Amino acid sequence: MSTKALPDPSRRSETARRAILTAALDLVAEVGYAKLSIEGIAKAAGVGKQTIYRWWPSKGVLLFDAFLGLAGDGDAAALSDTGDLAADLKLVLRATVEELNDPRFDLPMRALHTEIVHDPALAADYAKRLDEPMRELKKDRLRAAQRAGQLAEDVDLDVAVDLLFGPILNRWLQRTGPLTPEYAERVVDTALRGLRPREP
Amino acid sequence: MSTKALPDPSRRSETARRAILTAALDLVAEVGYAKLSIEGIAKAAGVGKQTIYRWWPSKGVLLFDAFLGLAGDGDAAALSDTGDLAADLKLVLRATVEELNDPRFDLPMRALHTEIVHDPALAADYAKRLDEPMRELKKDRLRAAQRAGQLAEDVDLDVAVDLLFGPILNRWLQRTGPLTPEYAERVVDTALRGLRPREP
Amino acid sequence: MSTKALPDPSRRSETARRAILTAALDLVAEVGYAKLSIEGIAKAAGVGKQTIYRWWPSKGVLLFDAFLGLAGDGDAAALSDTGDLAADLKLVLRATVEELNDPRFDLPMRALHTEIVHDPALAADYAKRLDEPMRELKKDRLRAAQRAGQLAEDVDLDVAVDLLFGPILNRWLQRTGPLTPEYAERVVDTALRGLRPREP
Amino acid sequence: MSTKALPDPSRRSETARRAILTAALDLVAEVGYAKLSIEGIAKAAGVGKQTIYRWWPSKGVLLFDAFLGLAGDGDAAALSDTGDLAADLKLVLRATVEELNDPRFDLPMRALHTEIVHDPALAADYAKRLDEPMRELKKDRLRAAQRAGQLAEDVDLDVAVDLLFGPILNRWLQRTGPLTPEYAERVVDTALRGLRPREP
DNA sequence: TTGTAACCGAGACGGTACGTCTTGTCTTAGA
DNA sequence: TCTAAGACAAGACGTACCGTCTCGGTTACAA
Repeated sequence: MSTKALPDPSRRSETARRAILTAALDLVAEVGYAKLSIEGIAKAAGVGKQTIYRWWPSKGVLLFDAFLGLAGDGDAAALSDTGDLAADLKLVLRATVEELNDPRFDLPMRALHTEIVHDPALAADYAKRLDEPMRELKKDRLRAAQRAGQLAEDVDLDVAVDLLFGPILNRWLQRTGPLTPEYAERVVDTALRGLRPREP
Repeated sequence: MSTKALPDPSRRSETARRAILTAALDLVAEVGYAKLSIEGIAKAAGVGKQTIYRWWPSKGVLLFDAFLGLAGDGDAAALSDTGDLAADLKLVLRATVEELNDPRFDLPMRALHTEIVHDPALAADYAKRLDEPMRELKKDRLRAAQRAGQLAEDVDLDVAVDLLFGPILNRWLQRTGPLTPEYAERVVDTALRGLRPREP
Repeated sequence: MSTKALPDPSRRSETARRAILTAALDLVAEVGYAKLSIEGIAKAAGVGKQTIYRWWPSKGVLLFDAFLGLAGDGDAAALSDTGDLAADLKLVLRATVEELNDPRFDLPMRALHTEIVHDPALAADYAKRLDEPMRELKKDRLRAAQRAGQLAEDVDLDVAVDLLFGPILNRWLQRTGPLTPEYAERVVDTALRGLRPREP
Repeated sequence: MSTKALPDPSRRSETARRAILTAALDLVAEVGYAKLSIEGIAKAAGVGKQTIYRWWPSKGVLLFDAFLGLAGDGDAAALSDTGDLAADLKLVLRATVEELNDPRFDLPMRALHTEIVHDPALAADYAKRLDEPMRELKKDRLRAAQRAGQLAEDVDLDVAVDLLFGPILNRWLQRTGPLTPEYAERVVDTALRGLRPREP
């Protein structure tokens, strides 16, 4: 009973789609999120504005799609498992820190997170399509550690993942301190050992 | 050598200042951050636009000031110290969760965090005027716990604070899961105990 | 030397042609000329836009064709000749006035005249296919009057026609005054008698 | 009780006003009425679009104002009265013909007439502010002719003016024939003498 | 007591971008 | 092959705000 005529995806121009996503990423990295405009993306992509409005409901969703294309390339890999949990976690957290410090990722990811903060629907989409798959990979590694006796049996794996990655993401987004590999290692060590003193 | 004539703070209209801050908070809660405009704030406050531009360099800083007034009322208190570290931490984390779930705080705080994500200068200001004072209070409580033998001596207190509050803030900002008091308690328990199994 | 492949008229769909012309007239009467769009005509006629662009070079020409179909139905008749020139002229001018006051003709004719004002090619087409045939009919009646001694021998018949019809058309287009049958009669009387006083 | 806040004319920028009117006339002469855009006028005038929308309700009214400025310069003069009505009328009609053939006037006047044809409110404004004052001047000359016995006492002066100027305006707008000084003279002669034969 | 210098409200200004609409061209499916 | 349908690049539409500027009106300190 919808009165809005939806566009026919089978007629969609793949050329235009790609040009738009590429232009969006280029522009957000170049001028920053605040100055990113649909008008600018259309011009940079050599595309009519309507072609953007036809296929994306908002700048946030467009950016998300663009970001998916960026991240989707080499992300499917499982976390490395050398048998040494601490080392493996430090490896992945250091890699995360490096990625977040790379301007190529930093600006578009900040833009995406901004949109997520204000758009619950986008947040849900993000959680389902990006966060959850990667969270599963992390939990897989933690499960293996549990089997190997390197992780407590009764730990809530979601809380564990949050404990390891939350501090890094937070420090990145809010710049409450320098985001260094050393910080990442300290987080891993502290999270694994816990805050309480060792029993004597 | 400045050519810009700075305004004279002694002549500032306190009425206008308050009207602007109040209008800013009201509006951001009403129409959301994306649709918040200086023009709208000026109109709602019954104030000329120039009066806003004269005293605040950006929408973010204005919002930050407004937020300071909101938060500053009852925040100076130290964290409670009953001698039971876990209980005290759960108390403060549950209170934080409640605050973040209160729409009165949720929307303006999201707005502020958005600005922080994109404006390093504002982030520094935020870190200095809001984050650090509160972080010191938290570290005070942790230091007391160290003295009482409830916290390992060699724990980096900043990392400890991040481990406890990072997951909550993250889940709030990115909505990667429900933000409940139970989650807060699980974070405290897990952080205190650590992820590794107990030694036999 | 045209590089543009012309469509083959023998394959033209008569149904589509008629639907387009009808829709054009309906729409111009309904929404006015300014808001008349090719898009709208195509939609109203149940026709693809390309079908319009294939057969008509511009909105003006399309409108002209549509108008030709409207006017062509009952227009071939000669002007009545009762022997009384003044009465016959008043009859035809009153009929013209009535037609111009009929909304069914008023709006599309205004639209057509607008296009003519700005498009010399269309004006030439109009002059040749509509104005001249009708002007000939009028001049025929005037020639008969000359033979009957009711019109001066040396009057330029084109000027005579302009003198009779120009004021009516003008008042219609520019709305410089009410367009009534009485006005038409006064024009006829004045034109016939002339502005100069009668010789004593 | 109007809810629309009207702009304050006392604060209006005369510079901007003049730049807009000049740009409008320049552009309409350059690209024609159909391709005349508010956007283009704003750009050519070095003015924000809102400055145009603030002060003019439509393109037609803007054009009319621009045209008023053009025509208003040297138009207040009465028609010459040498005592020879025919000669005086031929003079003014030849001048009119020349003006209409001057591209400097032709294009903007066509644009204005187009708008008048479709906008009754604008037509009324035009009639009152341009047509009527000039019509009065013409009627003044005709009244003088009546007093001098060169014009019939019982002629309707409005009809007389229409008889003289209607054919010229018509031929100009619709290009039904060449608009020459000779044609103007023939119109004057025919209108004065009338179409009927002289009594013997 | 009166300048006079600043803030105040208001809002016009030159601009940018919005999201929608129309144009004329090009592409695809189906009869 | 021609049709309808409609996606496409282009760009004007009228609106909302941007940040700057100027206008009078009103304090409040200084002469």
